[in-house]
Amino acid sequence: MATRARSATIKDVAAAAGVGIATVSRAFSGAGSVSASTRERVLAAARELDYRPSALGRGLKLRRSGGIGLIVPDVTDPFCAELVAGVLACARTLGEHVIVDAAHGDPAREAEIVDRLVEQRVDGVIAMPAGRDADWRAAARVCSSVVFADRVLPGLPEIPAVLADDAGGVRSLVEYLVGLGHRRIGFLGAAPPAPSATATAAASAAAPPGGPPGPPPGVRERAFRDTLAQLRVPVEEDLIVAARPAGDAAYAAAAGLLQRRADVTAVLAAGHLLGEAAVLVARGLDLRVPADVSIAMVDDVAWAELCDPPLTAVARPARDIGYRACELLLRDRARRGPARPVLLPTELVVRGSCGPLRTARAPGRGTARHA
Amino acid sequence: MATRARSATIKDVAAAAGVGIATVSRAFSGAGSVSASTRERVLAAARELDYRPSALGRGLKLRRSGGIGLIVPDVTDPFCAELVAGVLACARTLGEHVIVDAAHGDPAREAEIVDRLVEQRVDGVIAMPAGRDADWRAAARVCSSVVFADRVLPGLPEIPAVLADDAGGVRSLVEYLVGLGHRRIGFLGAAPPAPSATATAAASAAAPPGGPPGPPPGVRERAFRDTLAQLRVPVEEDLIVAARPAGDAAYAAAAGLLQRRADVTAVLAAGHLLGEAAVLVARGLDLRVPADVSIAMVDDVAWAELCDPPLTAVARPARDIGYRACELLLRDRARRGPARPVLLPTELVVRGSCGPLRTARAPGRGTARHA
DNA sequence: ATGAAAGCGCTAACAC
DNA sequence: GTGTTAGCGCTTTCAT
Repeated sequence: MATRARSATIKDVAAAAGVGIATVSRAFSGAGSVSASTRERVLAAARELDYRPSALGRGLKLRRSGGIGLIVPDVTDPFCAELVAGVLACARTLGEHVIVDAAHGDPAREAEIVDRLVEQRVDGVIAMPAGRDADWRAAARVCSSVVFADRVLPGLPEIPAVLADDAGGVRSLVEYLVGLGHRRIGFLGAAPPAPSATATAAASAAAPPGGPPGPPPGVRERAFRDTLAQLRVPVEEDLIVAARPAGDAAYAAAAGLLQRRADVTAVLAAGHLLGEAAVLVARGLDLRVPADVSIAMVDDVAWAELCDPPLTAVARPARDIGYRACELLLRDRARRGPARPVLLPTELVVRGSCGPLRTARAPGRGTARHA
Repeated sequence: MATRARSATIKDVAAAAGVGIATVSRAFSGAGSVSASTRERVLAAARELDYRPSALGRGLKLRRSGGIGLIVPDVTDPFCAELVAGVLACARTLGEHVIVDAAHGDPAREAEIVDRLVEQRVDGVIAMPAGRDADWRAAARVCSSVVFADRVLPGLPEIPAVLADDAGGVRSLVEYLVGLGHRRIGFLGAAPPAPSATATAAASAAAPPGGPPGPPPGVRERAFRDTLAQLRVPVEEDLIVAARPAGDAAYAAAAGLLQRRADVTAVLAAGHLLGEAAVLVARGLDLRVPADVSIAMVDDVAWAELCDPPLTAVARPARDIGYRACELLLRDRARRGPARPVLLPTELVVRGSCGPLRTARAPGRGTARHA
């Protein structure tokens, strides 16, 4: 029926329905007033022509696209994916679409994405920022609005943010472990991704590839130290290691820790990638969990439950973070203020990977790599 | 410096540089010809004004937005997430942005998303379709182009698609299991999501909520039966169960199978959600893997390696599927033809969850739910 | 090499 | 209640 020419425009519909284009516009947008009969004619004509209002035309007029941008380090990471889902859920209720992209921890790439987003005239952008305060400062100037999710940039306190209460999460985990009797607890933390390049946005093509996700370094470790101190447990520098939260590096760090200090009785991994490494290393070293070592981590991802034994973890509300960030971006844009970051509570999910302190690790175990 | 008025337009730049707007356009797009000195002046003025060309204006003129739509059942599902990553990677190289949304297996929601995408005038859409041939037939008419990824709709063979060779994957798994000596292999398949509502796109607000992901039912099961038959192993209907690949339903199905037939020696789960259920049930029943039952699944997700023992699985190239689908959509739009679906190879990843056939399950094991 | 002008499809005044 | 009109910011002939 319909000739395959080009999609119908508001003008076509107007002609077909024998009305002016403004009437068509009104009939569709609901604004203004149209008589019921006219509206019906218009809608019928539109249906007949397979008419879809062009968001391009509308956007041009309104100077906004009706979409938001979402930048995460990696859509494949379970935490990020959950956060994305939260944003999608909220955006949907607000009638906005979401342009998603992954920066893979590369500040240059991130800046590039922001650029594209600005060109698209998104109504705002939500980001788990990778780095370079300067870039984001510039972005915030030119973007309608920006909100950070799960992480902040130290140099940009004025940008609204939605965060998990990481410190609280780590604290509860440490308290739990110490309550179990552990005193020598290893901390597997995330190393800061890049050597803090605070250079201004130079057009240099040098793209320092940062690692994957990489949670905000610092706050977790600080919480670990503080809680220990508060509990009168000595803090041993030797037990605190930082690694890039990537497969190999994390594995190496975990292995180093567990072999160097055969006397650790528990390991707290500050992220699921680190936790994975800890589990794998323990298995490789033939350490029984939790008999020989207790293991716990931050981020309650799916596999934590499938592990044997299931892993105790701090659940961070990734989906809620995304949802709230989107809300903050779109709904609460009214009350603009340098409000401090929204902190969402975490929850300690106790499973079977942490046990009460035993006297000593079985002799011979964990001192050498096992076949 | 820059007054916070409204973002600069091409006109502003033209004025600032003392040239016509066409020149500015040319300077930015690279098309046409501009003298080096003029281009420099233009670029300088643009930088000064923080000018970003509006994709809205360009899109309106060009009748395309420079973005594509991507519809998946659930961004949180590891397979989907990987597929999304593939699409993003390809889109990036082609300079397109990606509007992502999740349909959660609900055909109505999916149709709604397509509608929005059409309004946005996306250059094409990639989808893991949930259902309703009619909706997609309509979508294909009005969309610039559509490519299916990972699944197809039986009624729409003319829509290009990129699929994993599921049949091949299952076949290799069955051959492997049979080679190990197994004869009574349970098959945990995915039940078709909805009662096949082939109703035309009615505006009825009734939204039948389909389940999560849900792989294409049928081909995996058929491959299972065929391979068994080919290998001269009797096919027992009793060992083939279908479940919605959601937590509870899958768990129930797996439990039912394992308890009803205490003599199964291996279970093949046709998806990672089903595999998860199998692992959990086996653990609940106190069955040792692989001593009492061997377990294997389709989809090599992250936790397969963390399981104890690590799970043998068929890896399906989710990322490649996404990448190829995007390529097909954007690059190969020239050679349009009812070419048959692109099939990407799978790979059998052998780990420790499948063992040679033992004589019998230890007495008492697996006959009742264990604490 | 560059400028003027005509829209792309839409919304929002403003007339009637 | 409905039509007319003036742009929104851009690309693209077509002149020059």
